[in-house]
Amino acid sequence: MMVESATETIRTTPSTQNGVSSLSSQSDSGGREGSSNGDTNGEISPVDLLHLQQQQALQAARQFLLQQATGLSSPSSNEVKQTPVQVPVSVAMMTPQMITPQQMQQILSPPQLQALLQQQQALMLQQVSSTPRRTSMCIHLMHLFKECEEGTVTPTEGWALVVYLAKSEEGGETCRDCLGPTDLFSSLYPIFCSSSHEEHTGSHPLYGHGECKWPGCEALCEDMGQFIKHLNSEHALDDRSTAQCRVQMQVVQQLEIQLAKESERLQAMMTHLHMRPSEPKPFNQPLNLASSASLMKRDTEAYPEGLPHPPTSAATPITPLRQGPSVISSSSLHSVGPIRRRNSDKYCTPIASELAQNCEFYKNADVRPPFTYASLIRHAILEAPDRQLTLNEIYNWFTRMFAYFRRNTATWKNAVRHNLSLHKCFVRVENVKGAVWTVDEVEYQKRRPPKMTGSPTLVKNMISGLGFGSLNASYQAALAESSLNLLNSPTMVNTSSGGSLNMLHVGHDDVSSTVEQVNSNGSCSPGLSPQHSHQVHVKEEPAEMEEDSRPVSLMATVSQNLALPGDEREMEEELPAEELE
DNA sequence: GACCGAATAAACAGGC
DNA sequence: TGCCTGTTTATTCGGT
Repeated sequence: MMVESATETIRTTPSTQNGVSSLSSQSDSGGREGSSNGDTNGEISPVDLLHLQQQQALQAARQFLLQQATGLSSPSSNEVKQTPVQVPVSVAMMTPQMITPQQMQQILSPPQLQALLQQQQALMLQQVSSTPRRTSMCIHLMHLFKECEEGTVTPTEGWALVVYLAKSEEGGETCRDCLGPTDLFSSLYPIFCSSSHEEHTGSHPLYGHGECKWPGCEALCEDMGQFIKHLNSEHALDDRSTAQCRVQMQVVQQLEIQLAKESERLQAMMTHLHMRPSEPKPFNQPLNLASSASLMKRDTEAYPEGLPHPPTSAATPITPLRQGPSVISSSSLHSVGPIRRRNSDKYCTPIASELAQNCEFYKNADVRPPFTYASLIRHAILEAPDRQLTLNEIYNWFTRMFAYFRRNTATWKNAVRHNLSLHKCFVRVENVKGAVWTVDEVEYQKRRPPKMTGSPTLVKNMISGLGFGSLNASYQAALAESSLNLLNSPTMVNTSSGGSLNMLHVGHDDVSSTVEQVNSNGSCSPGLSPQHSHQVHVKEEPAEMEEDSRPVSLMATVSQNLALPGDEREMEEELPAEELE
């Protein structure tokens, strides 16, 4: 980073140790026109100059921020006093080596930047106005302005030079025809600093659709250059702009207050709707904006009178995800036509518990369940008394359990058939009453995605989904509970089924799956019954039959027929075997 | 950008 | 003939 370079320069270049004063004297003694290209700096290179001045600017900024954060304000910045700007302490605590002008812009709001600039200006003004010579400075700045417009000087460099010039020009002559320092800085700062953002993004938050987005402006600007000129001329740092900025700040504050109120209301609503005394939810966590918005949208759109409550986990997502299993996107509401969606979070969804808790919801609300077809089919089959269903029974389960699947039947039925055929975890069995479909759990586990325990990315995402990087305690509890379940399970160390169940997971889905079976209601814990298998069609494994070509499919199918106590079998199915590998 | 999993669409075949 | 079931392929999309 430039700041780092600047710091390094200061540390390693003795000639720059004197800082501004030494530079000023050199600048004063040389020609003014060449300041920006450094031909008057003697042993100090322009780069050093830039770095040093940027460093100084940042020092001043940091000082300002510290003052802001600690409630102090510079004695020389009355305006800042009048309009105390809240600066994050985290920002204020940054060392100069940690923050760059670009970062400053990203971190600080426009009012904060303005306040910061005002203090800088006050300091500059104090310095510059104390001397009678300003002509050369004006020339320099105008030259710099031109260079910046022409692109020969980057905004960052430009701003550093502005700072440098303001501090170094102590011997110039007064130029009544020139702009005062404040005006100059007002004009130059947006170019040198604000445009540094544009430099990277090619856009400006105050410019869009060919017009200025400054509140109440809407001036037409053909291109960015014109807009920049307009911005500098019409929205320079003056009383009017400052006042508008304050108004905007208040607007934002009002919105934030409103958001807080609505969030609180939402929280109360969901608490009221979902927190059953007998069913404490340990997974409370702050809602993110997206989920809140989705929930609010759903609350207002998908719940006509008489409809059941929304899913419990919508209010209390069990897994910290970008989109919780029950955080239903707007597109899933009354969606018409094919809507592709990737339910990546499904893997963290305890489908059984989710369905058990929100059964009525899904039955009545036209909401697409946040599960894959495969997981739904599997659940349907496992829910069946014999753990086997005909295709038509699967259809019926879908339509019975989900209002969403009572329409577009051709689409989702095709998808069901497609999934049954595609996934080797679904085994077609010729039964006396026709063909039925069963689940090969081993294959199902196989086809599961990368495990959370082994996927730093997933873990990272989950953690990041919590907001500030702290692993949600509730989720830890869930993990702990899951682990406990696993550890307490007598089948944890028992890789039965002919040892084929070595594909155990403690992945996201498995956490849920473990809970899933524990939480399953009666219908979700079907007893085992002998399969009346006359003919088993084991699907040919695709090329991925790979080296691990144990006949697990048959084994698993057979293992399903083993008469195990229901609960234990449930546990066994969900055991994360990979942890044992 | 490659890769992968999932969803979707569609073609096709066989059976009833 | 039409529908259902089952298989397969292709495409698209989203996430990693």
